[in-house]
Amino acid sequence: MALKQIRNMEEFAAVSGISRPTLSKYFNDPDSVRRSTRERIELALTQYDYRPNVYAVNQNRRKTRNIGVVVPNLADPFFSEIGREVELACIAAGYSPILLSSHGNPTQERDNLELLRSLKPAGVLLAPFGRISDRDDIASFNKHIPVVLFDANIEDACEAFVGTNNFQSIDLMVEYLCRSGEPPCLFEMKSPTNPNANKRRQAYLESMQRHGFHPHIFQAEGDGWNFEEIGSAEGGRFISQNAFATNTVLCSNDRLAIGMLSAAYRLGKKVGRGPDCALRIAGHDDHPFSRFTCPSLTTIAQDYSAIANRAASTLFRILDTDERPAERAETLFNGNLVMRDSA
Amino acid sequence: MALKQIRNMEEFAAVSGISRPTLSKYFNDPDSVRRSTRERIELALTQYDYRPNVYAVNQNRRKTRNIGVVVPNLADPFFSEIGREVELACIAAGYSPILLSSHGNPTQERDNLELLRSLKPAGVLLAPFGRISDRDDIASFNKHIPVVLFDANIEDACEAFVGTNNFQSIDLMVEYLCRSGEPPCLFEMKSPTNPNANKRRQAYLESMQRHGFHPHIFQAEGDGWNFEEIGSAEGGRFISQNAFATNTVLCSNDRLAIGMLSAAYRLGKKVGRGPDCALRIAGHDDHPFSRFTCPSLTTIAQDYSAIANRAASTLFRILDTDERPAERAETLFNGNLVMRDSA
DNA sequence: GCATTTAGTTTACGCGCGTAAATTTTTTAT
DNA sequence: ATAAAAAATTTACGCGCGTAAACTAAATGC
Repeated sequence: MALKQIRNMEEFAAVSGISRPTLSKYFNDPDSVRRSTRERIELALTQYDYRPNVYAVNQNRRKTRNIGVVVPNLADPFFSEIGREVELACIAAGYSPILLSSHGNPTQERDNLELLRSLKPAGVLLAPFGRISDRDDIASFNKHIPVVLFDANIEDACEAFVGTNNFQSIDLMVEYLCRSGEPPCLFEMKSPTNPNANKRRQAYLESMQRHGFHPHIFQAEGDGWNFEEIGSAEGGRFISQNAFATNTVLCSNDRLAIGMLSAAYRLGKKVGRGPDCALRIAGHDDHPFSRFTCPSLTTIAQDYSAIANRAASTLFRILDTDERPAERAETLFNGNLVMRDSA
Repeated sequence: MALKQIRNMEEFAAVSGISRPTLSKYFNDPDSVRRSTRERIELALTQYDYRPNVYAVNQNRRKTRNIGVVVPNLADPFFSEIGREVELACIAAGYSPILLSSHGNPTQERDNLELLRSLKPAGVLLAPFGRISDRDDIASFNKHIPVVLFDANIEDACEAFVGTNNFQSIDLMVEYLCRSGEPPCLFEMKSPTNPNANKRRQAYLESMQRHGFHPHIFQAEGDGWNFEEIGSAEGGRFISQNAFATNTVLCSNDRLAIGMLSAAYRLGKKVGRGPDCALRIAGHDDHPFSRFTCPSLTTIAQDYSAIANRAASTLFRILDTDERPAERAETLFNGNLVMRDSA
């Protein structure tokens, strides 16, 4: 090992006995050279420690092999998980993912796109905040680089969108709750940062109507991403005021539900399906912690893996054909009901 | 805006009326040029959309302005938080952080270091898994690039280490628990992935001895990072077997405690300080969710921010002086007791 | 006002690699 | 075996920028 320190492709060409242009071809696509030469190269690679200089490589390529992955907040396990899946899909397809979190801050989303612009990625997978004000930034970015949206949709923006069918998933939950007890109230943020919340509200309204029940919506004050805190404070307030119209509450997402469960516990209200229970609480998203709440949380599981992989493969197809698709594709996956103990 | 598309620094020099070498100086350090020229440049920047090509810039610099940040698992909120703090510190110091997660997989840690090697970062902030087998990989990486360790220590490796003083923090908790009730048992993983767990066990043993109590250690079977699951299954097993020697359990980390709390709830054992409580449970780390467990979790808060900033500033000092420090510095911050309802 | 310092300009080269064109070698087909 | 096709080599240029050297212009001190 390391007979001599290799400084560049020229030197590696010398020691490996392969010409530099051929090496260049090999590093861009190992299968583009004859098998015998490929074996010679790979033999030399085991003997000498050489890797092409990333910066020099990317300088001379119009399209890099990088893919930008931008999520609103990696501290949220949902995005942490889905970001991971997306990364794996990129690596499997031979791309280098660059995972960026906007840390719950829409301004950072712009910064991340700015950063990506200078990194010249082949494409970008973006889970946007979905605020209307960011629309133009994203559209402008999309002019230069293909973008596939996931999780949160922005109407008519970018090449495609992949997410969960909130109408199906909410209806599934509402149907279950109505069938198994009192019809649910909806507990959500007053000013949600995420467009899915609006979809879910709409889905709740439609679903309740379909089942012949009056909808009841309870909105929590508060801003930012500390959903558990808000769910605990505001949910606790509604509980102690006996404000909920029925004994069943569907929370717009699991993190609100987690907060609300802690409030119920604090207030001595037993949550669950049993006859001694004062309240049923359900969530949405199948947050990694929802299995460990007290009681464990009945919720809707989004198909993380399917969403991530479809978003990635959609982007890859665009990159392969090297042209923007004629029409914008929207792919929605169904959610699955995860029955646990809270409802 | 965008009177003409600027393709490189040459063209920007033409339209801005500033020579290219001066522009180069400016982009490397805006304060290195006279204020009047700086203003002329920044005026031009508002009129033309130009940013130096990242790849071309980094190709010609021995040391890039990048800093690699490697954490074992971004899905763990602890690392998500501390990773964020580190990123901010890097940006504030004018560096570009590259945040990489090893996704709970030590092999990925090696891959991440490999990747970083080709990205030629000025330095690396590494929260290692701490396995002995990785020692050599990290030491080899460290030969080329300065590395500051944080969270988990590897004896005598890399330039410096910054973390929490587990002996202080565990002693603080043990002292509190002994003073306020029965002395604690320790609940931990049988084969911990993290060296801090070993420190904490040692600290527990010493602290119990100092307080004149017999230590009792209960170890959970199981591998991997699904600590809540393990805490729930194994903790539940110990509870239902009435195995714990006292009514107080100190968990080696919050995630185990969260799992154990869910098991206690499932088993109908009330947790807390009250006379009607069967069990006291305490954790360590002040996990973001520990405020929302049922009951809320008494724990030790690590000083995320202090650790992150000290680790970063330690690295910056090394980079500034441009030489490896004569001796390896270890900085330990104290933990703070966070009293909640579970103990 | 002049000399001195400081900052900017011109000119020129190199970084490590992509890539094109012309040529030579090797493989494959007949 | 020979011709045709495929792959590798040689040669050469360019990418966008860092940076050094020699020079010129501007700011500063007295």
